[in-house]
Amino acid sequence: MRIGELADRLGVNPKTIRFYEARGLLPDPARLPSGYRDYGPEDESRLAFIKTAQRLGLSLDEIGEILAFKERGERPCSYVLSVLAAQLSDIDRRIGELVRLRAELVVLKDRADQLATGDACYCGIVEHAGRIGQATTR
Amino acid sequence: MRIGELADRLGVNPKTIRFYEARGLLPDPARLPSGYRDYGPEDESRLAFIKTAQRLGLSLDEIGEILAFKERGERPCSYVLSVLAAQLSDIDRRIGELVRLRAELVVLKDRADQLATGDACYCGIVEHAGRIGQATTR
DNA sequence: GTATAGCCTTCCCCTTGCTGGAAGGTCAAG
DNA sequence: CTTGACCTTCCAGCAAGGGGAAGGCTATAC
Repeated sequence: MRIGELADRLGVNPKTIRFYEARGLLPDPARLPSGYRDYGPEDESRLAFIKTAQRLGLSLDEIGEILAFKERGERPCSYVLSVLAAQLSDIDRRIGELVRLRAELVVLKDRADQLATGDACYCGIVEHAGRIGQATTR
Repeated sequence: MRIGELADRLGVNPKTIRFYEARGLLPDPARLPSGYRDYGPEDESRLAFIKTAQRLGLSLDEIGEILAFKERGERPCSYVLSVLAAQLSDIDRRIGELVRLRAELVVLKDRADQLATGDACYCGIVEHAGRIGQATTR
């Protein structure tokens, strides 16, 4: 199948497929006489694998590592487990950050709704936030 | 004060200050005879404003909009409020996504810990996730 | 007087994960 | 024969800066 069909099947942009190829995540595909890329089922499953891993939060570099394990005939599962564990703690950190930020935004919005609009500043809403949120983690 | 001192005071990289200048967020500063940038207190408060707004999740483009209001002598607060409201719903969406992803990762990890290691695949952990998580939002 | 260290300047390239466009080739239908 | 939908390559760019080169300024130490 040609690149457009593969892209449609998996809901990605054809450009993305070429990009993965350039990054070494997909092998150089066979070519039709016209020069068009020609993909088979194993390309489809490899691409699906990449997309699933990405949805789990793995970077393309990490996915490349995992695929390289396969090329060497090794099982990457312990590597994957360590990556997933790192993912998990990173996600917990990000959720915590977002929850803190959310609370701060709610305070700002409530305050802004009853704010006297008289003082000369860029914007009292944001400027006041500086005083509230000094201790917040970056 | 020179760029390094301004950067130290606000805990940013001097490169970041030059970058904001190139983006038009900070005005072209005065220069010392040596050609070094020379900043005053109003630059410091403007930079602090940018950093606070950024911590609230605003993009540099949005911050630029807000600063442009000020240049026109208008009060940006209603614009800021709409941006903050959008931020809030975006944050809720992202928190929901992360919580779902977290649950999925926990399932994968638990399953992987007791997984028989006999089947021929890139990695049973990730491949199994494809079957679990089909309905998950991108 | 000079060396050396620590600033500063501009410049361009690197990152992540793509996306868009330009300029051109291929192929089937009307 | 032309139109339109594909495809090819390469170049350029987004956010939000970071890294480092090559060179200029200046204060302090010797």
